[in-house]
Amino acid sequence: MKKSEDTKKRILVAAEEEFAQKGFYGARVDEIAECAEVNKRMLYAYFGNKEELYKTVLLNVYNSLSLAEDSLIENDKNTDAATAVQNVIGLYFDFLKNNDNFVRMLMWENLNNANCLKSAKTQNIKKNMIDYIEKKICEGKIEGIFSQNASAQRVTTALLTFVFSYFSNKHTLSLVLDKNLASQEELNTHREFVCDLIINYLKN
Amino acid sequence: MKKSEDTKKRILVAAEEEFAQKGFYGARVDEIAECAEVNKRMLYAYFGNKEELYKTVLLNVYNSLSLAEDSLIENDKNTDAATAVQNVIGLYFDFLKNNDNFVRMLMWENLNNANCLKSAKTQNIKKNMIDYIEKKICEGKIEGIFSQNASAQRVTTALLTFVFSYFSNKHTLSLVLDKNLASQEELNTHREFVCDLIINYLKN
DNA sequence: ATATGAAGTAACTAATTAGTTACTTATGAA
DNA sequence: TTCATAAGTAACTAATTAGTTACTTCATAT
Repeated sequence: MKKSEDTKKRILVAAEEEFAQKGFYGARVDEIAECAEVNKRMLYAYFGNKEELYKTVLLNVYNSLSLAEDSLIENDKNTDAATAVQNVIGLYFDFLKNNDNFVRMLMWENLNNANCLKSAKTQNIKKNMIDYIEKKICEGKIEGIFSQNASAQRVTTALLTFVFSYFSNKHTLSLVLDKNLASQEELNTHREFVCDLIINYLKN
Repeated sequence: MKKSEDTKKRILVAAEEEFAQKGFYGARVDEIAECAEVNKRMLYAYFGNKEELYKTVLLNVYNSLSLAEDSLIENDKNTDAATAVQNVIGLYFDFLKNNDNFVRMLMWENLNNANCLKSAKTQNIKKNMIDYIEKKICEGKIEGIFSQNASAQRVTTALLTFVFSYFSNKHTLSLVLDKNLASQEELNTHREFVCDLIINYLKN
């Protein structure tokens, strides 16, 4: 690997950590440079300014989920509808559990009214997954295991919010419920619960 | 009202707006002072420093939900279990829809690992509502309309996350789903969907 | 070997920010 | 009226921050 590539990568790794932890306003360019063991000058040389660096990090993080989604879509082409839906839920649980930075970056972005995502023209970023869920629900209806009334859009919204919110709210919720939501046990319970709710809804 | 009380109130109103919009790091003390039409000196005289002001705002905002919860608990003492659960869902929908600052402050707090809430010893802040839901589910089981397997903790988590996440993720989700989740129509649909899911779960 | 452009360094600037200080004005009880 | 205290002001400080500049070192193709 060229040395400059290595430097860029170190900057991106450090920046992801810093931005995920502290957000755009809280993040310090000097801190990123120090963590990356890179001179601040290089950071500006490669990424222009703080905002461009932030956008790059956000898109990278977002893209890593897209890759996982596409891989599941490819693998589950011939899986039956009910299992496929459960696998999607499982994918999000696993991904969000292992990618705290993703959860946090998306929260910052929501607080920023999705401005960076908007300006990055990523409108179609989730299209593959949405189409896939729609297709699987359609298959389930034809097989006769899903209700004809089931709405793909409802299920997609539910999937995304029910799983994401568990992770994004784990700190305040753990406090309020006096339970550690990050524990494997609680996580498994919630996963099953969400699966049951959604499959129940689909089967009516 | 004493003039100082009026000044304090103006500071709190301006601070809530500023902190909700920009978070602790992004918020500017000078901006708060200007919006409140108050000299910065007074802000420090009354609230000590930026962090103390932030905590005060957070607790105020949090407390406004508690008041709404307590009022519903009082009113629905004798309401049947199923309606009572639906009313709780409705309460959260209405409250969050009308209190964007609450949603945002809680998101900032989650990103801050709930540190302010922790230090503020608000562990019992949701106890009334949790106990109430537990009681209503218990009543439902006795009446025979709810399944004996239904878990109050599951329902409470679901209530809090399913409704909150709709609002906290509305910006990125609207983009991804290419729908305006803030519209009254989408809101009603999601409310009904959440009600159905939860009541279905309770009735098994 | 060496010339050239890319990679890297350290010290700087200009702007912004939380928090302070020394001072003035209003209020209300004796 | 007067005097003590509470409320308010404007200008300041010290620290921090994003971004820049003028310079040096390194790698490599010829």
